[in-house]
Amino acid sequence: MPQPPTPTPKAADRILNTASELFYREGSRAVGVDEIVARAATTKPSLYRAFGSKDQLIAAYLEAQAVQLWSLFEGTAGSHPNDPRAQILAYFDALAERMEAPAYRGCGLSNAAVEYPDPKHPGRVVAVAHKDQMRKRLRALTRGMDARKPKKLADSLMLLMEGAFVTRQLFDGAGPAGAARGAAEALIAAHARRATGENDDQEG
Amino acid sequence: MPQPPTPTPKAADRILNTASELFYREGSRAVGVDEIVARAATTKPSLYRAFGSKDQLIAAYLEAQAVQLWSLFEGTAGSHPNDPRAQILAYFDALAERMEAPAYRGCGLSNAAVEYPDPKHPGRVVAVAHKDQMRKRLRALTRGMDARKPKKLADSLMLLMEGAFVTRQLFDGAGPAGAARGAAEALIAAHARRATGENDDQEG
DNA sequence: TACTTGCTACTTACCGGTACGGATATCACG
DNA sequence: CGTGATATCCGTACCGGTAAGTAGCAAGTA
Repeated sequence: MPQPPTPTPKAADRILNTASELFYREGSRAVGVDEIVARAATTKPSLYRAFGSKDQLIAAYLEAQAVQLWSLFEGTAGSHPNDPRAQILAYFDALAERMEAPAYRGCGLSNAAVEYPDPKHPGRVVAVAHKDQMRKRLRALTRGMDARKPKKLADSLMLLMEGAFVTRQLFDGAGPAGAARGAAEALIAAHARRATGENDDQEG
Repeated sequence: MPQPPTPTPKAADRILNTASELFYREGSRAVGVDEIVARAATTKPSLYRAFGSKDQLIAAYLEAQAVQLWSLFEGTAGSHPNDPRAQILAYFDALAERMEAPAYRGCGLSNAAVEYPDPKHPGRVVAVAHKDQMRKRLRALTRGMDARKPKKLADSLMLLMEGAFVTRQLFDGAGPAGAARGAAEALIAAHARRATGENDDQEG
């Protein structure tokens, strides 16, 4: 098994894996590079050679989180071709399943955005880019349904998702996050059959 | 709030005010005690005499945030006596108004919970206590309406709130948070007139 | 005097980041 | 085939800066 473009040594992978676990569990701000390299059974120079800085390591971790989340989304969507409503609900189900894990601590990207308000922070850049992409994706899906206000519906669904991410770390057990899927269904239904009395969507 | 046990001098107030502003803006983990006392024009011993530790100062800041948020809630509710639906929507409106502030960075309590996953952290204790209270309060309100599944409705509304808190720091402008009030209306309507086909509420 | 409130100066520990030196693998070439 | 130069990783030891927290003293007040 050759690796022509990227040699991908071993230490760098161990660092990223270890850092990802620690960052997600304790928050990237709370873990130091010393702990990372210690648990990865390596040393700091390896970390800085491979990632340049701690901030860039955080960005790499978040990038991995994004592709992982994205493949989950596309995977669930693939099970329901040409059925945007089912695709969205399947994603809610997939998220709900993930949230059952005892160590679940929300969305690493949202958490990072909370941890780093500075718009120039590499980690935040990755996080907002992904959230923006997700918003667009949801809009595309709601446009594919018979929703009267697709943008508003997409944003509402996004609120439910993010709300579930946060509340899942605030309450023991499922908490309010358990209501996400049902609320999503209700909102989709409300937008599909008859809106609450407003006119069509046209706002940005 | 009298202060027989704690005299509450001047420096302590300056410290709490300065710390609150910095904690909210940059995240409590990002600001050090040195910066706080410097901006408050005082020194560290005053901070530690008044609050004991940085963590307890964080807790004090969050406690203040909680009472502030709570008075906002009760204030808006007072404008619509005996009308739970209007009370809830008025609170959504009040939150939306707050979110227009350019420096708005979500709910300090939710943010703190994200920053400190350790359940024993004083700040987190305050945060989860407040969120739990809020959940109960919402349930009381939805029970006062003709909602078919008051608990689910309350949890759904909480998801919208928390989602708005987070997304407001993820997107420029209003972002998805702008859809919160409309979604709340739709959910209340869905629960009031006819549910989506499910039976009554009875789950915890 | 007794007490509260503030300040100067310090300690300990850890933070992110780096200079430098050692090991191994690859490859050109005699 | 053997030898040496080069490039690639990786580790030891260390840096300056800053984190939270404290000892001890000066000054105002009753």
